[in-house]
Amino acid sequence: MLTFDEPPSVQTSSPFRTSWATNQLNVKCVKAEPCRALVDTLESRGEDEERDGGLEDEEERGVRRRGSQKKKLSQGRLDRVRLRRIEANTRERNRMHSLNSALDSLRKVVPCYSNTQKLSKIETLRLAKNYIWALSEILSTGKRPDLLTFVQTLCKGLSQPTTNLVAGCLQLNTRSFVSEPGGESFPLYPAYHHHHHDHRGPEVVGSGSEDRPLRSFGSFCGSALYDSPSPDSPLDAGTLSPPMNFNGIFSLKHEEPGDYRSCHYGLRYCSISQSSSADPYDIHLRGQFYQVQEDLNKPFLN
DNA sequence: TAGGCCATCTGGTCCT
DNA sequence: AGGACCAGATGGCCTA
Repeated sequence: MLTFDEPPSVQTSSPFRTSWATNQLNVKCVKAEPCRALVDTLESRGEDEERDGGLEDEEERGVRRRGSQKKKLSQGRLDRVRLRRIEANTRERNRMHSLNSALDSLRKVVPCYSNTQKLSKIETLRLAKNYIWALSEILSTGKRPDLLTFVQTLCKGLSQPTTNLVAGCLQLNTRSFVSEPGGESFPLYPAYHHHHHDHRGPEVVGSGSEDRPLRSFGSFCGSALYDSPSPDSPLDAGTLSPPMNFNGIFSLKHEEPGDYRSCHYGLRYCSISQSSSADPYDIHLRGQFYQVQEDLNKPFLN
């Protein structure tokens, strides 16, 4: 009688392990004894109702009169309760799938997108928040930050793997700009690491960083963006809104020679032609996929 | 093996 | 009444 639901399509391309099949096994086990607690609850709640004549089965009425503390529901009511629970589960599942789809969409429009190294949900939200903050800062000041500052803003509060992924996306060698005078390098990585480990992603840039002493992110961020309120405190506290200035520069092009010479950021994005060979994680920036954004951005480009 | 992340089920609450 | 939303619980998979 119990049937498996259709596997959700959103999971089929996920680099995360697909747990649908295994979860369905659990679901099957649960469904074998569906909504027991709910049934019990309703049985208790329905006591008065049943007493008023709602009981359909005389045999069950007899059981109750014999002194059973466990109030029984009629089979029909029981079936309805179970059916409602199953339907609610399906709705909840679909709701979560749509939420995940929205998160997938968000992953594709944050500055770094990888088909193979998928950002976790929390990292996606953090990166999106930082990105909005960075763009707002550009709009507010009308100035373009250097790429380092931009990346540092994006990486605020992110885990090390995500930070390195973003740095890799933007063709930044973290060793080249996060280094001690003595030559020892540190990962581009905030103090967040001290209390949060994310072991999922491979490190794109830098190696062996786990064993190195970690500096507070702010200690090597002397930029204007980091002198300004961080993306974390004011926004999280809900006391400030990101600055908005629609007359500001919306898209900036990095003109200095270097690995990221052709890299655009803002609402135009890198098309890192040389990255594919060097990047084992199929990392790319997203601009080429979003003509609509390109069109929206045109007024700001000239 | 521990920790991170995930999907799913579940019951409570709020809203229509 | 029923649906949407939410948070807790549970268990599986993966990686260091």
